[in-house]
Amino acid sequence: MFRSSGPGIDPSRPVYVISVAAEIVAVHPRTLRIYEEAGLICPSRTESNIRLFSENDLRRILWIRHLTQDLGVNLAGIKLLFQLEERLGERILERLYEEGNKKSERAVATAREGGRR
Amino acid sequence: MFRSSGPGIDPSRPVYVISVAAEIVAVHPRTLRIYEEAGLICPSRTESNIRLFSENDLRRILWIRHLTQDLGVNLAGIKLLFQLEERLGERILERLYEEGNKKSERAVATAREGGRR
DNA sequence: CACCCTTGACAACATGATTGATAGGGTTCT
DNA sequence: AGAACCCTATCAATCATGTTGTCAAGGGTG
Repeated sequence: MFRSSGPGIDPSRPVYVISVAAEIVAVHPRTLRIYEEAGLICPSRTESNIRLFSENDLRRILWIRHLTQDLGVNLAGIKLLFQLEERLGERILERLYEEGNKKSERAVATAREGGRR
Repeated sequence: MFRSSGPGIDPSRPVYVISVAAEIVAVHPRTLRIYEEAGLICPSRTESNIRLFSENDLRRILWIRHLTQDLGVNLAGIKLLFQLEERLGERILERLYEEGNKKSERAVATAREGGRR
């Protein structure tokens, strides 16, 4: 999954600074900070307190985006879904992921190459 | 559960017309119709097309109310939760029900007796 | 007939999501 | 050092949503 670009690529490795991450997922940096405040994402931080997003973080963001933009779900609702996901061992939202991820995967793939506007 | 009031009481039996149901759960009738339009509830209908709500319907409404008012979840988010509930056999939200139902049960019990304003 | 139900439309009001700008200060790179 | 980015925090504009409220036109029932 997530079309790993080659050997040595760790999807959990924090690499993208907020402006880059925001550009990739086509969202305002402000929005990403709001997601973090809401407890929906938790990007790594450098020693100097700078956010670094991983590929997994980007996937999570695109999943949030799918829920809010396409399905109209609230941030509070997403938080509840994520809590369910935690308590039930990640296997609840898989079917929904199947619906949402083809989209997300395509979005990440295209955004990573041609996303600079 | 739901403190059945005696023998011969079927919680799935449609008995309350919309004005009564709305009064019991302390919500505007308009809101109940909106919930139905959103696919969150599905009250029975008489032959002459009049909505009749059961005790189970009231519980569902109070559960919706808990999610929207206390947790701030969207109707779209609630719909998604209910879809999850269906696909996963009713045992997902049980823990959340435990949190919400003490409240709901108390609300129904008190509203059914002293709820007339 | 009076009263409650139906659908449908319109509006008011508050809240939330998103983007945007700004200010003051730190970090990174050339 | 200076430019460009990051941080937090705040204020505002915009748009959508949730809820309540009302009105209209019609049907069911005591």
